Amino acid sequence: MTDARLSLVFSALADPTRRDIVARLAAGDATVNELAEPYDVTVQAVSKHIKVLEDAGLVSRSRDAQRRPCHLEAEVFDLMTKWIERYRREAEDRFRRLDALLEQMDEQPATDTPTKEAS
Amino acid sequence: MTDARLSLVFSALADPTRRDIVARLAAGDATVNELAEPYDVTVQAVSKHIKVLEDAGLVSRSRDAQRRPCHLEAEVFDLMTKWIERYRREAEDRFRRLDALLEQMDEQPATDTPTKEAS
DNA sequence: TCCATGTTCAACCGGTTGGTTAAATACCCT
DNA sequence: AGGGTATTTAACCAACCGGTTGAACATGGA
Repeated sequence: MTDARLSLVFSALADPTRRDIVARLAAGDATVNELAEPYDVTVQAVSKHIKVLEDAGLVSRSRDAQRRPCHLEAEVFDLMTKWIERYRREAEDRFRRLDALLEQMDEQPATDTPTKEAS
Repeated sequence: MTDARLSLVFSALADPTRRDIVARLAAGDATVNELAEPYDVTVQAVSKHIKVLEDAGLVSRSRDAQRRPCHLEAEVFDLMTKWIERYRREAEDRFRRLDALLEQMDEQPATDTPTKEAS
């Protein structure tokens, strides 16, 4: 269930323009036009980008007359961080174990221990 | 310079199969065939996925006879974590400031402070 | 040397994506 | 009601993506 969400989030952030939009929203809410101003693409293109961010749950929007101010939803970052940290930790643990193994092999070398045994 | 790299990493992880491959590599190195086994796509498709992960710097490969064992490069996660944490922190700080502002407004209300002044 | 195994390359296909322009919608103001 | 501003929708296009099949390449073993 979270998996599809994670795909949306990662693919939303895969685009540099969208990452820049997120970066700017981190400094404060902004409207579509304000967000579009620095880029040399049409405002429609930026509107699409924002929709992608919104669908990923990274951005929410309210209404202020004609304007639709965009707001960064920071909680989503937790989802990513959790995913990342989990596998980083696993990989690091594995690295530590390998390190320990190498040390051990250094002490009592070449007992011809079978290392792999695939089903 | 890091920006293009970040795009590669995020878009690599936007695919659920590739995320699963990363998850499995976190538990230990594996060959292309081993990695391909659980999925119902061809080994060529998995080979492509691995290439994407490799281009993003998430995976490195050595050689063992015909086999090309894949190894998870955990350092790349730091790049992501740094990017994510930075903006999450900014957004949280902003949230805290807003909170403080609201409290302050509660104490001495309606001084008609101009809030916005663009350009 | 020949063959089996593991992996990649090439060409192709349908769906998605990021962009465009043009038109529609939503809201405020007079 | 009518006009101006902000934004979205629709239709289209070229490029990219994830998948396929079929052929090629790389390596170790009989």
